[in-house]
Amino acid sequence: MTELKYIAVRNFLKEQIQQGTFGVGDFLPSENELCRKFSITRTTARKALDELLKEGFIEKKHGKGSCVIERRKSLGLLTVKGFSEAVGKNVKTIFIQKPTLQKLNSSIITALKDEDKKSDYWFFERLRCVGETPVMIEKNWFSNISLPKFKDVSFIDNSFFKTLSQKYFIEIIGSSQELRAEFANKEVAKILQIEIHSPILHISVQFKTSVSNLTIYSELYCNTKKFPIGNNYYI
Amino acid sequence: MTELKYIAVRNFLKEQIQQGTFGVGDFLPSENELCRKFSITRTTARKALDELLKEGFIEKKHGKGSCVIERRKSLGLLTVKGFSEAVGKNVKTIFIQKPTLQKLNSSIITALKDEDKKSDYWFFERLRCVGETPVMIEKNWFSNISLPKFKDVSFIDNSFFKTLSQKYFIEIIGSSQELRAEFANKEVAKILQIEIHSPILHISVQFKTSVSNLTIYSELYCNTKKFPIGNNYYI
DNA sequence: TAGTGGTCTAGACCACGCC
DNA sequence: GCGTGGTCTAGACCACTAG
Repeated sequence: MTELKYIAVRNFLKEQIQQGTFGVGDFLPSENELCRKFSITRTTARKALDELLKEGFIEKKHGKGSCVIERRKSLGLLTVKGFSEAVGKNVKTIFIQKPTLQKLNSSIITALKDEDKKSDYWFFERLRCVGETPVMIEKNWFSNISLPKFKDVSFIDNSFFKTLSQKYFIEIIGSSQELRAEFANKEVAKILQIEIHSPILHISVQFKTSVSNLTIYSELYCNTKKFPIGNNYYI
Repeated sequence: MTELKYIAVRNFLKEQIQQGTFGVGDFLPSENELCRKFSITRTTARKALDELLKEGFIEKKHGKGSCVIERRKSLGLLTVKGFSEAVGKNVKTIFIQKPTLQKLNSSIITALKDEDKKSDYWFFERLRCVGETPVMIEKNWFSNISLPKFKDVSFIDNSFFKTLSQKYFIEIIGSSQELRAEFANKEVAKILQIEIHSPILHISVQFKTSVSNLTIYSELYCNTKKFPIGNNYYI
């Protein structure tokens, strides 16, 4: 099977953009130029450009051309992907508590499912920093289902979810969240290096996974002063 | 100026869907049927259907047809449909400022698009209460595109977005948000009936719409103490 | 005025789903 | 086999931007 024409043109242009041949603000070749260059009709050229439009690489300007724009990020922190992909590359992750099996301290997790109250729990806690600035404390719990050697695995790209996916073939298929603005308590303030009673964003998340009896609970405490939590969503 | 053909077909189908003539799971008329019915070519029929696809009303099934689907309601953090459906039925909405045309106070909206800096703006501000408790201040801006009689329309079910959809055929197709935990300032504290310097959740939202030059900007100030902001997401 | 993108026509062939 | 949507051609006219 040979590649569709509009896909080929789209990929060609996308590569050029990603390699910097066309930078932000530059105009791509016009539809008619693409027609000549690739021996296609305008319908096909337009379809290729429409793909780039839909994917957020360009915007079209009537009478001028197709302009490369700053690409929006995909699903942000608050949807499914986790922290590593959300904030960018300059992220440091420090384990405050490496993964251990614990008896559950049920006062911490408020919305615990009944069937999850019985067993032991994996727990780990991390501090996320942007540059040298601590921005988020992340506490995670999940029940003791079979994750062979979980204690000893190192996280792929510091991402728990990526590790679940690639090592255990477990996918996140949904989440539900509650968000609160709160005063930082003593412990949180100390770790985030902010004053006690500073406003912090507290996010409680339940992640639903492709394994039916595995729910992951996370409690996040964010200092949003320098780094607000972001989120993008497109249908 | 007469209406574009694909817009006319799109609106016709959208009305049928909103009125329930085509319910979830039903198939719309095929592309060839639309061609005959409206005396158009398949390109135009497809463009109309592609609009409905982009706006989340249908999905296309190769070899079968265009199927009406449950329109995705949750756009990232908050629901697209606005507050009314988000918190439940016991919601009261009070206009602090009815829709008016204003010169823009650009200090309020941080991430304003360049082309949006020129014109006048529609602005309105509302207070959302659960029972008798004020929980959210909602400020909205959008550029002065043609929304006939907007000043005088009453919102359908108190929902700005539902009104946009059903009266003007404008759909929300995406959003990008920033969340911050902040201290309540004097004005916000007074309206929300909380103490000054209480922690509040400040959400800045840009809504992308199906009208290319219409972006809606919202600034939300939430007292999350009794009513945390919630969100569900499923793939 | 020349070039650009936006809309639209009238065809064609193909791959998929279903009977 | 037939109808469906997916891709593609070869044109046309229009509205917008700019020199």
